Amino acid sequence: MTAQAPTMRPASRRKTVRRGRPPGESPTPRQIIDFAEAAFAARGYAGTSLRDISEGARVNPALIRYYFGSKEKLFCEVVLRRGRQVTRERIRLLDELERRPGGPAEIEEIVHAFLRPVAEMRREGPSGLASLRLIARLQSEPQALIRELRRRIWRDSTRRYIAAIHRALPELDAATVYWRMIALIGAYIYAITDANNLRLFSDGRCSSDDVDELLRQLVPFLCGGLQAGTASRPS
Amino acid sequence: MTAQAPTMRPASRRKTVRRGRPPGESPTPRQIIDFAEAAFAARGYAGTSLRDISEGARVNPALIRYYFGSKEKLFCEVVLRRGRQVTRERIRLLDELERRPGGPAEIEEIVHAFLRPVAEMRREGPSGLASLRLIARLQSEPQALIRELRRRIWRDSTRRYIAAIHRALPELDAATVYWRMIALIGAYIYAITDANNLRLFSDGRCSSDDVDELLRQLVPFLCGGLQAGTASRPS
DNA sequence: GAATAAATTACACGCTTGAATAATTTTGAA
DNA sequence: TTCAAAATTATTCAAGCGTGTAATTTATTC
Repeated sequence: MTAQAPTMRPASRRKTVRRGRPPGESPTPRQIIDFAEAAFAARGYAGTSLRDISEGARVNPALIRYYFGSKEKLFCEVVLRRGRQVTRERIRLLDELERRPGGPAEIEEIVHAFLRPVAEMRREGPSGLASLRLIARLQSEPQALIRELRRRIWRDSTRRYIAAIHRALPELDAATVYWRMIALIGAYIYAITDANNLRLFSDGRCSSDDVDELLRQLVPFLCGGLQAGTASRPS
Repeated sequence: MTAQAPTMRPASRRKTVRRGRPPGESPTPRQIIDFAEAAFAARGYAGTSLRDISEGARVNPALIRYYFGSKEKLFCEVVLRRGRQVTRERIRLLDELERRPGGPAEIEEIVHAFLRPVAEMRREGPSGLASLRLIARLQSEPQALIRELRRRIWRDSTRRYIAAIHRALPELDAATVYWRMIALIGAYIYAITDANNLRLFSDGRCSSDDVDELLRQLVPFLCGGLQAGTASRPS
């Protein structure tokens, strides 16, 4: 965690920092993306300056331009990396579910597969939470730019889940499934990135930091919602 | 909508705008708040400059300071005004429901009362949508400042709804009600401020602009979620 | 070992930002 | 009628912004 001593030169008497390519492997653009993600998640696109990021990543501001070209491009990179990761996992889990022998997947299983990648991220502590907050912010970020990004990240995987849900609940008409998917997404994002509303409402008795409890609570709620008005009511 | 002619002086031949107090009633801080709300909703706190607002409200930037003191204070004013409006309406509707003779309120009625104030705002077109987006953004805005604001705005009224829901669904334990309230809030905010995810997923066949359809879809989903695991399954 | 490419820093540029101040005009009360 | 308070604009300020450029150092390749 402590990214100390990037140059590792003990007795340099120079007052100013050494220029040029440092020995050893480069601190890499990775550092920049990592810190940028946390910063964008915490303060948003407009609220984060390149100098914030460059200081946090212990790197010269011009390096960001060198690697990413501009603030916008860096933002896209950050968002894409994390979004693709979630999407990839979701698709993998759904594939697994659908290839499995023994009849079509239960609705609980589908919802669980949809939530699992984000739940795992949430488990990673503050940095995971930051990533999720970043995702949650995407709804509203820099208008035009992000719209296309969102589409590219979420469209296909979400459609596959919509189809799977519809297969599990064939009584629902298509429009209803779309609407319920929107509601489902809103509910899980809000709950998983909750700052302290749960604590506030419950007078400190509940906390959204408990990921297992979160899944235990969220899955039945969402399945109940998805199944509303249908005959199916398992267990 | 067209906030033209704030001073109403037809034949002023001066090139530069006249200083000092203009005749007639003042364009009022109201103009400023109105435009500020739309701007903050569209681009967020950090993404909106005081000059954006002052230009949009056709007012000198210094007037904002004169009336509100600072950007932060203006933001609070904007948020408080709209938040209080929703809260007040919600409480009024719940009071009405609870004073009504004929047994305790049904869960559908409670959920409907909770959603109605925001649904009515959504009906007001783009400006209503802007107000809702502002509310949706509050989850993440300028960290420290907004946290306290959120508490002041939502805490009491939400607790009353939590209590009402618990009364309607006494089989649920308290913790479950808290969790489900969080999920409910997330679902409705996301759905009602949806940019074009619904359209995207449904290939243009559904749109979240239809407020009646939104309620028709949202209420059963949310009630289904709230009732999950209980025996009650009305109609 | 010389030359080239890669990685990094320092620094400067023009612009925008939130805030502050001073000047000006109008209103309304004495 | 006079005058203080209120409402408004013009202008200025220092700080911070994203970006661009040149200099510098290291690593790699021939």
